[in-house]
Amino acid sequence: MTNIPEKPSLDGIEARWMQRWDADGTYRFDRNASREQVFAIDTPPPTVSGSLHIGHVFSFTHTDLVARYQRMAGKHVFYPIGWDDNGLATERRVQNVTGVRCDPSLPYVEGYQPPYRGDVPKDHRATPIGRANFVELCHDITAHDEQQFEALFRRLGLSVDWSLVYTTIGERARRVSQRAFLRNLAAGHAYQQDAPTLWDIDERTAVAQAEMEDREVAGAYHKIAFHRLDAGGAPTGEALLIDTTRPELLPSCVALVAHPNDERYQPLFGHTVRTPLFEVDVPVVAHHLAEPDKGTGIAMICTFGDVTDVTWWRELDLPSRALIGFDGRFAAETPDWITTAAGGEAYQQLAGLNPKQAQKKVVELLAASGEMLGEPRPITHPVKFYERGHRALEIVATRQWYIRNGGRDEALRDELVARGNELIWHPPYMQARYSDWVNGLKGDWLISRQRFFGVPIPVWYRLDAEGNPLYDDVLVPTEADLPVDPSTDCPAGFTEAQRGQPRGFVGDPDVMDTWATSSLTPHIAGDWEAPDGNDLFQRVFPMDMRPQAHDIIRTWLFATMVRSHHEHGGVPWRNAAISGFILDPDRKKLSKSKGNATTTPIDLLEQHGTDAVRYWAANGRPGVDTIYDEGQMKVGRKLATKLLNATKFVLGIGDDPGDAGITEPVDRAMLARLDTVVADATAAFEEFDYTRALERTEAFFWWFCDDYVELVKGRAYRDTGAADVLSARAALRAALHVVHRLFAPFLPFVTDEVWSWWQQGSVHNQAWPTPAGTWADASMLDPVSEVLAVIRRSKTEAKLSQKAIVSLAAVSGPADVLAQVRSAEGDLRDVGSVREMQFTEGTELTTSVTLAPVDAL
RNA sequence: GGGCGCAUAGCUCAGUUGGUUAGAGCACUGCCCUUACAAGGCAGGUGUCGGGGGUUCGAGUCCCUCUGCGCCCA
Repeated sequence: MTNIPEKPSLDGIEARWMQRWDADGTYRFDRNASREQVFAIDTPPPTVSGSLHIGHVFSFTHTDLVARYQRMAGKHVFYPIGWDDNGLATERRVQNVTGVRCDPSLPYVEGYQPPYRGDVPKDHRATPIGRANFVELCHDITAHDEQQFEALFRRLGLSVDWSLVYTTIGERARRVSQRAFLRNLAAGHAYQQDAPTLWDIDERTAVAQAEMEDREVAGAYHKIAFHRLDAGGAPTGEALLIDTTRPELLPSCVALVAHPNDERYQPLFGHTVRTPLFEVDVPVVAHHLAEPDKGTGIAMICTFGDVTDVTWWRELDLPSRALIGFDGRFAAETPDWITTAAGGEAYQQLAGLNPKQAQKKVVELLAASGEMLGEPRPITHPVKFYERGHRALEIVATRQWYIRNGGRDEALRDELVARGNELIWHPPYMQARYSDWVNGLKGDWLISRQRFFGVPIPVWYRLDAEGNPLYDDVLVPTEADLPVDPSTDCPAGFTEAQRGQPRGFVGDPDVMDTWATSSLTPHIAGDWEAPDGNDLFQRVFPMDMRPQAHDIIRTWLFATMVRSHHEHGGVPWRNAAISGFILDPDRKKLSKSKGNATTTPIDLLEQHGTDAVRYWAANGRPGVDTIYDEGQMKVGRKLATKLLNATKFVLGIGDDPGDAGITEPVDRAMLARLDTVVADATAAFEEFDYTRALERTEAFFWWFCDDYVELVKGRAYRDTGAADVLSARAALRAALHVVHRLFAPFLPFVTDEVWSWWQQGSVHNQAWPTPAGTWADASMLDPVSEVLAVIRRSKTEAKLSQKAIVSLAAVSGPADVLAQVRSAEGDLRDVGSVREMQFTEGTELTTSVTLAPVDAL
């Protein structure tokens, strides 16, 4: 024993050990390790524009538990971390904090300073700045946020190798993302297409299916009269009534649709009707997606009111009459399909309006013309929103880039579903989330975004003699030139002077979807196709573990599977470890917006101590939502304190017995029990069931303190130098040596603290314990504990101190059990202050205790 | 509307391929300042295993059904 504090304490141990681990490189990855020796973790990069919450503490602890186990079990753990800083979330934060907005038409201003750094006044109108300045500000703000994140994760004790930090906008991320895109393009996995696209009119960007969500919103059915026509195309004077929630799309109407089996409308199929107000003749068609019991059973198809319109438009081969532009407003010019004077006049009243204004206007006009029946009937219905958006998505026809994901190709879809079988899912049922999502895809993955702070799509287009882009003539950089910015870099064979000129070129103005970058985290972290030729990637890919929450299986996990499938023809990892959510005591998901997540992570760690918080987190099994429970943190705190005190006690009994033989049956039985704990904990960890590993270890440890230590402390204290004394001392230390290591993944701070009192190096670099296998049988411990419990109970019931003298303890039981109890007789007499023990054979174990008179001391 | 999960002590949860009398911690109560720890120790009570039905010698566990809750997707 070396330097045991007089009064051990948990205060301040985080700061001490954080610093020590950093200085000693305790968690440094060995780049020379071969693939078989490596355990590689593809850690989720948190969005730095958000804030860290208790859910991060929870799930990142889970990953760290596995990382620490694997490291002790002999693996070289590749445990990098990244910051997800690109994308719209960051742009918004920067806009909010600095009071600027990006206007790509403005030039770069050297040394630009934004009007504000926080505290932007409410009435401030955003200052337009150029793209390069805007991107610069984004970098600036995120760099600051990233420091805060790192500080918290260090405080949480994550055994991350902090020299491996990456960002999703950094040079490497841009290079890797662009390289992967170019390879997708060359292989035909990426393509561009002019097609109806989900469009957020506020952010003016396209949105992918995975980023879309349904929200129940208020709307209203409007009953509108279309005009029936006779064979000659003249109005018959009869009305055909339809119900619609979007009357403003009437000028974009291309057909009416009813179910093919709907007898009411069968006679109309193939005939033509005339739209009200705009007087456009449209066909009546049949499609099975029309719902006979919805409204009047016949609906108008517009380009494009919702995704069903897109399906109808595509499958029924209808014309495109889209009018809502990128700005979310109706086109200024009267479209050519509106040919009558009255129709044109009606349309001009909509020109330039947004959908809400247009709806009001159309309703007015319909009411005035008598072509709307009755009042609008309010309903609530699900409407598609961008998950970060505030207004319903429109569907706009635009040219966008896509990556094939099986949404339009059954064979690819089946391959991707099958890839799910190559992953080991923890827990297994989470695979269903993946399969269901892949099977439900409606289209390919739209990856281009009309935004600024992201990885540029690395292509240019040749311009024709009139200066129009030839989108089929894509100019690509060589991989060696990556990363490129097509808005400032030139394609090979051109000069900057030719930008935007006839027969010159133009850069693609778009950036990639943030998932198009973060789907490559194994490649970014592993330095895929490193320019300096290093082979790190070969040593870490495919990775061993992808930890993440279940809500992003459809995005992050799936997108990464897609990229790996295209690029490598395999899965990116072996295990997917899915963590649950944190719920408040009312079982509501903990979130800031609900106001039930008031405690910040750093408060928690300071209040309870990191080890205590980790203890709580470790009680959340993979995939299982867990109640936020400070009570559990208090239990964890108690455990850490107990470990300090028990260690101090054991190491303080006499001198280190060295290699003394562990000869006493009860000592050997204790170590046999510990062997089974080691075996169970190891098996549990191998299955990512850290909770079970903790439970087993913890149960042993409390038993060890309460019963075993109490049993043998009298013997261990004796200063005779006899074999039985040395046996106890050696067994106590042997157990401690194992227990410290078993707890190390869970309580990294206190375990390194106690380890340092008597051992060299960090406990976190020690070998995970293995069962010795030589201690025979633990079965004697149960009867011994039972006899001890009876002795204690009799004193408690007599309201006496545990020091009270027992004049006689009479034990009865089967011969073999009696023999087991007898083998610990001396220890039982010590701990129970038992003057005399008697043993008689009987059918089952019973103990009767006679207490000595209180004054018999 | 579809999929997945959950329901066991007042609370949070274990309970393995069906097998004695269903467990732990917290909380609560009582006792004990005992040569590590009073932020401690010792001991104690607590159950229609959500309801109903079925399979079985035997069901918390398997099947069906209903109810409630949560998440994901339409």
